[in-house]
Amino acid sequence: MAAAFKKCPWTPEEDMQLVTYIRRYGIWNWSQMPKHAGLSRSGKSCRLRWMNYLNPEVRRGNYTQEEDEIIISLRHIGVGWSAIAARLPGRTDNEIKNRWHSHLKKRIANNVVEVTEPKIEQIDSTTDTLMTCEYPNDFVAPELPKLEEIYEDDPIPSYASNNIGASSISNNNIAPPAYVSSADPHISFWREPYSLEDVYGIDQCATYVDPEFGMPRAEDWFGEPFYPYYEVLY
DNA sequence: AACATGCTCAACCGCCACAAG
DNA sequence: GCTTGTGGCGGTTGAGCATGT
Repeated sequence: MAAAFKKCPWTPEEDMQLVTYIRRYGIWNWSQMPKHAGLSRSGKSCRLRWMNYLNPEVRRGNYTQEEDEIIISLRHIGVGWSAIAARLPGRTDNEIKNRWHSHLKKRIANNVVEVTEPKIEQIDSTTDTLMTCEYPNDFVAPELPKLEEIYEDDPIPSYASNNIGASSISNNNIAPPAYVSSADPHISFWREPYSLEDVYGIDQCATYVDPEFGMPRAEDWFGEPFYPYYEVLY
């Protein structure tokens, strides 16, 4: 029998749990994360909530005229929402989609805005210069760095083979280690299902509580600055 | 004031691509 | 090559709010 997940607006408490978990552990497996974070939500729901709302990188509202023009021009030639979002830092595909349906589509229908052919900037790898070109004929989307490159001097990629259910570890996923080393008290956390109660119940953690955030700061817990993937990638 | 209508946007759903076993 | 699990994408829905009548 499939697990019954909540299907309703997220509460501040749920947001807090998700943010706290991601802040401490990063993103390693969306489908497993809610279970470990103590959330009665599907992985998809958690992913969507983070990507579209909780991620500190997300900018909300206050669209500039330039952003609107980019959306209109790219949409005009059939570029997907996610591709448009990649062109607009801080904007999500969902938000752009909403922007389109609620504002821009009507403005175009009423001839309020003029649809222009998009100009795309890219680096010419042969000359290492910034070029402007037409979309989509000669546009090549820049590739994100691979996780192995980001964590070149970091042990995280070796965690990829684990036994806690993260069977699909792709480019942007970070898996926790399967083993627990007594020499490394930090990673013993991976073994336990995560919940706020568990965290508050740990005596040594009590001294680490961030008075502003209300939870232990990851850098305190790990003893060094903590950089979640989204701060490393972008 | 009460109701109808329109608008916004968070959230869900279904489908697809991809990787691993 | 098939199955399964996961993440991502685009379409759609519906609650809450704003505005109009």
